Amino acid sequence: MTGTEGAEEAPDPIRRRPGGRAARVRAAVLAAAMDALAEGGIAGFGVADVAVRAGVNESTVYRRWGSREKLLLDAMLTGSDAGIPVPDTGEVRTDLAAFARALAEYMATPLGGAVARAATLGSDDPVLAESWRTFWQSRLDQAGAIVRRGVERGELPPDTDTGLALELLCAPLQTRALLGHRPLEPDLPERLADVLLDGLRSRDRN
Amino acid sequence: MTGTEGAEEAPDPIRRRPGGRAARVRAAVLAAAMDALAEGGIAGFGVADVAVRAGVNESTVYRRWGSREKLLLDAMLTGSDAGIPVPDTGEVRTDLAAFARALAEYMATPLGGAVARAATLGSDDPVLAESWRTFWQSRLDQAGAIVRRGVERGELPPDTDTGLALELLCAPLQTRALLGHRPLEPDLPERLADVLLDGLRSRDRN
DNA sequence: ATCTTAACGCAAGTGCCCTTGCGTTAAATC
DNA sequence: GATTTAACGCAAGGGCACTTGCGTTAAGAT
Repeated sequence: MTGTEGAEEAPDPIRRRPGGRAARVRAAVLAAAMDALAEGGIAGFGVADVAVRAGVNESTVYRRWGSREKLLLDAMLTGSDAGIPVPDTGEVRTDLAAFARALAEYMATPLGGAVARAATLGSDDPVLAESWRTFWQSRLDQAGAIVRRGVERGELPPDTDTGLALELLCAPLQTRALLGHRPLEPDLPERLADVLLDGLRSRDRN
Repeated sequence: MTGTEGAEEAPDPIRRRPGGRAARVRAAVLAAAMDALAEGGIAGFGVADVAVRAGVNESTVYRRWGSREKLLLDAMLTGSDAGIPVPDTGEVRTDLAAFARALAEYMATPLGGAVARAATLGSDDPVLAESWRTFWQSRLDQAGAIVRRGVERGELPPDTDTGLALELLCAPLQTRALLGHRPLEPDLPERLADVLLDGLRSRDRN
């Protein structure tokens, strides 16, 4: 139902036009989307508004992206690549605490909150969910360097689960931002790093 | 702008009618909302649909609850009070693992996922956010018995932060369900309990 | 320079969330 | 039983996400 006159599904079914106006429109819309997110977060994020900001018709946005959620995803993938800096202080504890602190500050911004909220919305559609999975995996791999360096230095056992460790560190910060759980105390990042490394039972410090 | 002829803001400004039809309508709508959530989760949750299920006009729902999110909140507060059973096995580790397992299973159901998603939506409005805060606090207090019993038995230090401990246990499960992060492995609850108690460094078991 | 057509602008329309005015029902009071 | 009025049903409408058909623009190939 896709091919019309033979085997033409592998390389390029139809002639695309990646240069000129198309690229200009795409860049303008994504930039406008990031601006709108940075201003009002996800609450006031509307396709019509983004289209006006980009100087583009609303139908164009829907034809290229398909839905509000897909536009959100693409904007995140394109404009939020910088992400959170991964510290390298030479010690696992300080690295984890610094990363957690940076994450907490980022989640407090309209843009940071929008990332998490957009991801929750995208978990309905299986295709979007898969894209978000790779998005999170990419970020997890970056921050995973903290744990991997800790293992190399002998600070952590060799069989340490990198993903699980970072999940335990980041998940509380994300849920607080998402659910409005409770305010993010300034010392929370350090306390999370402490419990993560030593567990609840050994409370020698503090 | 609320009072019309004096000081009548403290006890009861106007004569309410808690009996009869009003209570019947309220119960019918909330029950219909829970049914709709259990079937399709938050995705297909519509006010018009709930109104039809309850045999009530749509405008009635909006006059009593105000918005889709407020209706969601009230339905959760009323119908999801049962919550997750808090185990009492006599040991902290097994209690934490069992509770985490029950939470993971609940979050996998349409209703469980709807609770978390409804809470993320409600974090925009300050009034709703406060209601959700008390909702989570109530659940946290219930589960906090696990940690408190552990402290009493001497399994945990006296200065253990109950809230932080449960947050570290539950947050990863919630983010996985909310963000579609990655599938919930069956052994995840136990591993979370292990790391939470002993930390990443002491990996004697496993 | 000319042709082909992907991509865009315009306009009309659907569905859902939400609001509002008006008449009606029925709960609470007398 | 008669009266008052809170709460409901009905109907019309605005706003936003999303779709679609049609004519126009301009990128890429000849």
